[in-house]
Amino acid sequence: METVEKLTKTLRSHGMKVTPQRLMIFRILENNTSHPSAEDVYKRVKKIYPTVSFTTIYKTLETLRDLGEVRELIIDEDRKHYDPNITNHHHVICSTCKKIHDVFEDFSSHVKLPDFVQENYTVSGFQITFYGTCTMCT
Amino acid sequence: METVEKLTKTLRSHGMKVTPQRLMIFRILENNTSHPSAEDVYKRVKKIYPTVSFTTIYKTLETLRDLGEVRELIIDEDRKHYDPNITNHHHVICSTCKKIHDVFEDFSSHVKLPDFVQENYTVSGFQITFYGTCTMCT
DNA sequence: CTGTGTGCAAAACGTTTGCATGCCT
DNA sequence: AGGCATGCAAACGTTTTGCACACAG
Repeated sequence: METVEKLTKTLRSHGMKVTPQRLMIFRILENNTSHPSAEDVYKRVKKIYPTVSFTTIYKTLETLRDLGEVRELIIDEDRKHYDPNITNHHHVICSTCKKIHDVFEDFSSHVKLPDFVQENYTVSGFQITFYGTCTMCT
Repeated sequence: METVEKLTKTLRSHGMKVTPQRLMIFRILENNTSHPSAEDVYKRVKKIYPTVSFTTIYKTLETLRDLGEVRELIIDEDRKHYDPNITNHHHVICSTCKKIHDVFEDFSSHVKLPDFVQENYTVSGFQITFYGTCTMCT
């Protein structure tokens, strides 16, 4: 995700509006490596801005996703998670507590697209998910 | 997944029962590479066994998952998919039609667990998901 | 002033659960 | 006979939607 400052300009250039609710969400996401769910974001915004609605959180996250500013992670079976780090990286998820951590190793030189995939798909990228149990949960 | 025949024995040895509904579900899953959702399975069972309930489908898929006979795929944001092939392999998903295909390349020798993951997690495995658009949807 | 964003309530969706009944073993 | 499985309806948790109002530009 860009900085909040740049993001502000990006929104305006798209004819979108910069509201205090959105600013708060942007600030919460900026440099956030905790892979929050919509509810996580909601709770944190609510502390400072008690009247926010879930609707606004969902709509804003959708907007950010559509702008390519955050990546929607489909890793946890229970809920979606949001990652403001849109650079190539991967994840480990603990099967017990569902906490997600980043894996910054670059596997791209090792993970070659198989022929059949190349022939039948226009691949935009790949994601490696490591499954396991974290030390806290062991 | 084992063959329907073996699966029958496995269930019995666990004090579980082999019902016609379950048999039908097993047969639908056997050698199935289409990564069906619960609804896909439901529709197919319903054709032959019109009184089945969704509950039975869900419960049976849960049972098979708990027995390690099928793998639950968290890849499609809309629904879970089930894969009777529990050997190590990966997937491509089309962002448009959501169809999932197998990728049988073995990347295990190339995807080394990063130190930090090894230290903090007991990793059971990893899954590579390729994202893209299939030729049908282009 | 225009139109995008907000917030509420309600709906939608896939999935799970409680419970009475059915049937495998 | 006993207990696990089935099927219905209702509940669930997350996410989406319709709509009136608010406010950024």
